[in-house]
Amino acid sequence: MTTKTIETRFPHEIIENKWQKRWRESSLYKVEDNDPRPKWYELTMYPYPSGDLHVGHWYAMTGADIHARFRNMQGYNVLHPMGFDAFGLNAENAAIERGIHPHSWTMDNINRMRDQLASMGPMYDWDREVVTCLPEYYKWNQWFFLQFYKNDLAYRDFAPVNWCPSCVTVLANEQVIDGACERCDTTVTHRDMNQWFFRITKYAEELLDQSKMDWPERINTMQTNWIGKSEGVEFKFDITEYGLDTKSLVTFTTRIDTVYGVTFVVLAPEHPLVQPLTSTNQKEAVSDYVNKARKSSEVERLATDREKTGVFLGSYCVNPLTGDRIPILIGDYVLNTYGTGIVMGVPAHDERDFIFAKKYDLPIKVVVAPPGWDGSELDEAYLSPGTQVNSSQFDGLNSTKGKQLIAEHIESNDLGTRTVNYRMRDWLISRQRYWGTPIPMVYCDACGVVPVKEEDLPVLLPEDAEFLPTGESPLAVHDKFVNTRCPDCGKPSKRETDTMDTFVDSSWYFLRYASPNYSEAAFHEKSAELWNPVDQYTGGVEHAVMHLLYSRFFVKATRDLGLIKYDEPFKRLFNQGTIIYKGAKMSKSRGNVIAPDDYVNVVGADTVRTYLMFIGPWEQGGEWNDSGINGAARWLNKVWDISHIDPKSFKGSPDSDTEKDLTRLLHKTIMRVGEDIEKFKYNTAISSLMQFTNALAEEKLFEKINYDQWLGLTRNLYKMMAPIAPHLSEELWEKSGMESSVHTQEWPKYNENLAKDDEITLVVQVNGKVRAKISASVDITESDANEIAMDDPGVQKHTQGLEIRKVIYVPGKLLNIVAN
RNA sequence: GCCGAAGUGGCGGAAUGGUAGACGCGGCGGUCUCAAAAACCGUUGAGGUAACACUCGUGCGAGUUCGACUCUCGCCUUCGGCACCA
Repeated sequence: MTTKTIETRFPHEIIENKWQKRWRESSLYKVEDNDPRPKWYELTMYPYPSGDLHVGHWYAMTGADIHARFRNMQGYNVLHPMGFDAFGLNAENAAIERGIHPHSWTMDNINRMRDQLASMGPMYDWDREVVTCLPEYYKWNQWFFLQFYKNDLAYRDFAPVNWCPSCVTVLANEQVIDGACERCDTTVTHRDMNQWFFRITKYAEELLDQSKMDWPERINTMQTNWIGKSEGVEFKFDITEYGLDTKSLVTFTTRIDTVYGVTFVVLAPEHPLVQPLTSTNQKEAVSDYVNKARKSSEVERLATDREKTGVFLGSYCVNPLTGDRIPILIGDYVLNTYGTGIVMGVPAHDERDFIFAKKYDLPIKVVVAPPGWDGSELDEAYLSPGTQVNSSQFDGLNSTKGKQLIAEHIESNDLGTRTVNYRMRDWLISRQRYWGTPIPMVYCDACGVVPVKEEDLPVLLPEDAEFLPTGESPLAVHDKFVNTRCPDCGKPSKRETDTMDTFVDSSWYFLRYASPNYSEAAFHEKSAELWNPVDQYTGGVEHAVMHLLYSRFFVKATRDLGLIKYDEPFKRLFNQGTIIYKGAKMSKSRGNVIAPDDYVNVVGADTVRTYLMFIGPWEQGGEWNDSGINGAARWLNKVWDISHIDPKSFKGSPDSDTEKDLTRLLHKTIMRVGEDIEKFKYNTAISSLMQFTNALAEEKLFEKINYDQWLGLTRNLYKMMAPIAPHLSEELWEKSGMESSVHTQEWPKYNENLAKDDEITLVVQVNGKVRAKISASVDITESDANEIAMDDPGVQKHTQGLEIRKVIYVPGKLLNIVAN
């Protein structure tokens, strides 16, 4: 803490301990499946047990807890669980650095974090906790894997992976930031390895359908971009003259309308046809180029501002539509992993091809004419639609129409097919790491690749592995683990030694919460059906295309296995913002972490919760400010103070105006706070509660109302505060003579008539400028308003000598006199 | 380069066509105190005035409207995301 923090006047530590104990003893937050109330599943993304919880976690967890508590008070049977995303590379690295076993490192962290989370006073039912590194959980990862394998959704393939030469390990895609290792910033290279994949691309089309969920637009956009659908044509160029097995070069294009303008064809340097198509005198140049391309890093290759280079192979293909002989080149701007790895070059109508053609002096042939084109050379590629020219029988057509007719022509002459391409790749789940779920497969010399039998699950992760990074999975050198018997023939065979990506764990944990201790299956069918799908999911935006996309895939695949009936895991999604400190996101390495414990000790959990939610709109995040927390502390202090006014001070005969005013404010507050919490606008909800408190704290208010009225007002205040400040509101609820928990109370209802003002301030404008504010009855008529306004000296001053053209009246609000 | 979000007092923010700056932080002045802290009261966009009045003011420039922080168009800046995907 850098600046002075004020103290609370209520014994927060005693109150927190007292109520956390009582809630635990009375099982207040126990969630039962069997409950007549409608269900509500409120989920927040579970944390990685990295060690210490910081206020960033509190920010995410408090906001979710408030919403869950609010739904509970609205009469829902709420499931708001918590667990730990416990597998992962950090544990392994910590183990290497400190000589602690990943298991004990992780479990110690979980124990500490569970206490820190509990100090927030959340409504978690800890009996439903999920810890993904335990065999009881990861057994079902293996089970899902086997189901996917059986249904052709899991397969093994030889594929390039990201490799960090410094960490001596494979990295997940998400751990590669701008081509460099997330941990050590070393440039990532590639290796080709046998890997396991989940066939997420099978669901590409369905994943594009976002109509069954209510998610933020930007997340939807990010997913759509990630999937990257593009419709086009695979078009074949003839290479029969070289007498190879392959008779044609298949290119993919979205601009088949430009096919008459092809002046060259470019292969990716890694393409298998490069070698057979290289002529003798180009061999050296080509192999030099290929070697150079192989060595350059991913970042270098993908940099858009990079000069486009290429080499002529010395061979040609034939465009079957024109009979033109077209030079074949290789260029590293062509990606082997997208489309067919071969691109047709149309310099007149593609920016990259234009630059490439200029550089290598290739012809530029216009086939889609810009409006008013005079046949002269183009200064740059023309990308928009236009009129087909130099396109044989399609000349004169609009290119949009041309695209369609040329595609049909190509298909009917067997020169190509219309296809759809996706940028999204299948999900590579193999990791050459120790701290993850073993992939339950066995390699048998006689039977080949054989799945472990379901009844033999889990394949346990051995505790005594040597997990120093060697580039191979640590399990590979663990003889007892590796050597097994073939599930089919019983002969000695070897286990798969890679482990699963930890995103597998988080792709179905929301199903596990429904029946976390069920040992017969991944989830109890009835419980899972009761609670899922998640009604409201909250979490950071950083998971937009990984976790959120994988989970959607998992649910669709599980549905197709016949295990669940719905299509989407998370009906609604809300992204909270990030708490920053000293201008940056909190992180251990930056040394700008705020530990909630320090503040909890001084001002209490409720104050920290309130402050965090008051900083600004939850979705925006904001900067932690030490002095800002004073505002939250002062508010709760004030609530505490007014709750301790001696009941004997209240007068028996109330003042009816005061009563009316307070009743009106109460109903307005109920309305605002409820609407705001519903929409996660916690900052304005707290603001309304502060205003209400300020009205109740007005000097000598007790002389104007009686004690019953006072209790009615304050008890409603406690109920509305309960989701935000659960301990203090509970304590004051009890002190006000109420039994049971404030958290099981019904959310107060407001009466619209009682919330209405009967006196308003009529704003009088002359030509749009405020010239008078007149207090008036809410139902003042236009003519009365007009009359009063015209009598006002301030208004008269500004209308003097002018002709009144028009008067605009907004009932109960405003009168604007237009004069000139 | 493309897409998206945002730009309001000293600061966090409120108000999505009708009183700009709610609520809070910080500051200033006061009460209490031996003194301080806390608390309480007052004040706090800029200019202007003895005080009012009045003028200006929501990134910049136009526009629509009786009236614009809010809608439209064009810029600028910041932050995110994507980025040779053929």
